[in-house]
Amino acid sequence: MSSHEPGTTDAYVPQEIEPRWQAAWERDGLYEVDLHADGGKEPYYFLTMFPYPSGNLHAGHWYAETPADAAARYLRMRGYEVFFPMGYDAFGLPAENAAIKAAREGQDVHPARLTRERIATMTRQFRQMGAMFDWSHTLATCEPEYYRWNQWFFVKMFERGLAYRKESTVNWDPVDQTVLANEQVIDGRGERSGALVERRLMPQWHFAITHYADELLDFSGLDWPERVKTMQTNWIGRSEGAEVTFETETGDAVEVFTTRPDTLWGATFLVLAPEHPLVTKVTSDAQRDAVEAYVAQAGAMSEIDRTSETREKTGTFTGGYAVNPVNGARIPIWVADYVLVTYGTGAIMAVPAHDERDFAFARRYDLEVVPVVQGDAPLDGATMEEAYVGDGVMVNSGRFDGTPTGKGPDAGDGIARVIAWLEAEGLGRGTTTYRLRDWLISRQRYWGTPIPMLYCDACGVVPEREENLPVVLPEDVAFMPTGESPLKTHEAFLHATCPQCGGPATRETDTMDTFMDSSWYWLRYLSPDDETRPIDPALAKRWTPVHTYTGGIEHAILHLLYARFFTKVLRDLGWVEHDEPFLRLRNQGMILGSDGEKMSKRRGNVVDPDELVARYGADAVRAYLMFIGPWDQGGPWNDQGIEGVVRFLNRVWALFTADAAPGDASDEAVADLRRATHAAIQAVTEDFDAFQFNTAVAELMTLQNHLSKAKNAGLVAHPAWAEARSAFLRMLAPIAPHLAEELWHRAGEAASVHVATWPEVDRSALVVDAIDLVVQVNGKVRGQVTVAADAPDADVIAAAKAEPNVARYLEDATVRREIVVPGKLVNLVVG
RNA sequence: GCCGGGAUGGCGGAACGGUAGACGCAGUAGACUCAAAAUCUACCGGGGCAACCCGUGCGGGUUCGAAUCCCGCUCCCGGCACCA
Repeated sequence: MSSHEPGTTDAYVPQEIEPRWQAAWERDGLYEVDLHADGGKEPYYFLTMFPYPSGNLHAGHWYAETPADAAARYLRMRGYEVFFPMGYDAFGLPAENAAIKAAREGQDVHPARLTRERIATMTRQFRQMGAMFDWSHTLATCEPEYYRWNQWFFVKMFERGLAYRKESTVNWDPVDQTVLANEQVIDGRGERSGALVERRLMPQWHFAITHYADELLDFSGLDWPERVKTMQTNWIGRSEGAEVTFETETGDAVEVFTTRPDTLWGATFLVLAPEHPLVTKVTSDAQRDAVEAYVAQAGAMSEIDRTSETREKTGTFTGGYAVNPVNGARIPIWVADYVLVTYGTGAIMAVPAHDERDFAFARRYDLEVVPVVQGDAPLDGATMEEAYVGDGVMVNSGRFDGTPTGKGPDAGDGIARVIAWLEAEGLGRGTTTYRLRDWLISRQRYWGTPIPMLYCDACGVVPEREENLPVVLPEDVAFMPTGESPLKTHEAFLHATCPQCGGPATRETDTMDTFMDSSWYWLRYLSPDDETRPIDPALAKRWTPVHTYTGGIEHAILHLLYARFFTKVLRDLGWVEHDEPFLRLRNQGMILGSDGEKMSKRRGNVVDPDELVARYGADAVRAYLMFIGPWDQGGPWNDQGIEGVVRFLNRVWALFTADAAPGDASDEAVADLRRATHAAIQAVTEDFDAFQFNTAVAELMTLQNHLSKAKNAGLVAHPAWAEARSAFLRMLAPIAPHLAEELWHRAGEAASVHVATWPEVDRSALVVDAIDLVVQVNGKVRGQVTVAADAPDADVIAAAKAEPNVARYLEDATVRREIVVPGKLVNLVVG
């Protein structure tokens, strides 16, 4: 204790160092980038996902932001002009829910006030990170200066048909009192509330993301984790096949979608989704009661009941029949809820012999099974026990008998041949279907961007005029304890003038999904105060696409897919020239409580970064979060783990501040020092390039150990010591920016370490005269020899054989092979 | 069910096909101290006196040599899931 008293001795006191340097950096505008100026450096946009202003920064924010900051700092030292902004995704339910809760309790909390307070708090906390955020370019999406451009884009999209209103069955979250996009429904429950989602038919605004489905499947040129690309690809769910028209006996055409047109001859019944428009028409009088009951029952079920209830398939015969167009067979029409109205055409041809679901259904209801694809052995429709879904040769298929099935020329291309024939005969056509649905953008909530549309009795649905934007979200609202949007009863907001005819009109009270806000915010960071346009095209051209984007994997589908879609829309509207928003994507994992569980107040395993910073300093928290393990894996917090990092920082401090007696520096000792220094530079550089922060910190620890020995050996007066110190501090700078800065200045440097250049590897320092080689006999290590680095193989082998322990194994044996791996080992194969 | 990712000491984790366990935590012993903390030094996968043997989820294979490549499994995590 006594030896650590501040003031009496010179100890490492982060609580003193960190605020001092934070103030100095801010005073000097060290991290502010002049986006217009061409300083001769290559622009580099490094972006990390902006947070929702929840009130306080938690450990997860630190885990997301500080390694990203280190990577951004590294790139800056590598000579790029790095723009690293931060802002707030400030619309959203939690603030509004807090207001509703307060209203129930008779208190007055407004989401706007609450959000602005929270932003102020979090900005203060962000500054304690010592990150190089450029606070001269920030934004909060809840401000009219930002969301007016959401509205502006909405109108542009409306004009192009990319935003449209349609009545559709939607996911209604009864707790949050709003509809949700498909992407926000997890296992039938609302992503936020966890409430069972209900299905409702409502008129809703949509964005036509499906127009871009194929383009969104193309990730070429993107350095993104395979995992994210796969998830998006699965989500879009492209599926190639054919639409075939069946005619019913009532004279109606039923379109079905199939990926297996080569099995058309085996279609023994049709199945319509309960919501299919033709259900009523094809149903016979005899079956009407049963069908109506079934449809009603299916309609009453929630999505989760309908999909996960059982594996058992249910359905009802409609009494109607259709004709199989390829062979004239009369086949029954059924209605069953395993067919989804939202996918394909909402109707299928059932080929029980070659589809597992159809097979199960056919067996349950005793429907005909006709095999039309033969694999290794003939199939018997009456006795087969499971569907044959593999490839084979078409049988029972008229002119196509003998055609190999499957896709691609190698497989015989049966599918393509059947499609060509269907098209020629006018029976169907090749087509592609997607799982992806259009983006449902309407939310029945207050705290979001008002959708800038009006309803006029005379003109219908009309967009607000550009000059009237923004449609300001009124702040003088009363929150309902029910959660109903206060916009619905706000007279001044509701009653407006029709932009077209000047007559009375009613405003749309729905607001936009907050994912709209995050679909273009990085472009607004470039010119957040521009009142004339959403994006500055010159700045966008210079700085975007974003070079590196970091954030949580939980946004793999939602935010990242919407952002890609919106970028393509912006391109088509002429605002950007590129197709993709983010060139390189890296995801961090989740930081867990020390019990390995997700941090939560309920579990009591939350670590509070403010407390940690107060106790250990921001640098220690940063370094520990980087050291804990691979960034993309995340992992549990460990209270003892951070102590190890604190010890490391203390040793670094002592290494460069405590005096040491200079002594004789042998050539060998100097060479060792330089080798350790440059080996570390090489390793740390590679680690930063690969986002491997944990091994970068470990390398610095190793170098610190080396330097500590060199110092004790009296090398401090040698130039190699100054070289090592300089390199060490520059490599420490991205990780522990305050400590590095302090020691850098104490070492006599005038400028900030954060504008220093990254150290270069001197390859000559890595060269060694003598190397230790491992000697193996039959692949097992039996000894070590030291040889000259440039020794020819013959000498190396001779030395290996001479090693006493190796020689023992060679006595009664013949050496059959001699393998020399330069610089690594010798393996003698005997037998 | 399908598609990803993973499994390495007591713990977090390292390891271009080339000495498995870097770095750190915990632990053991020692130095300093009246003592403790802090700090420093050494040891630290298992077995064995030793030579050596065993060891990267399991079973095979390729290779002079496999944590790493291939085949077949088990378990864990994530995504999708009656998608025709």
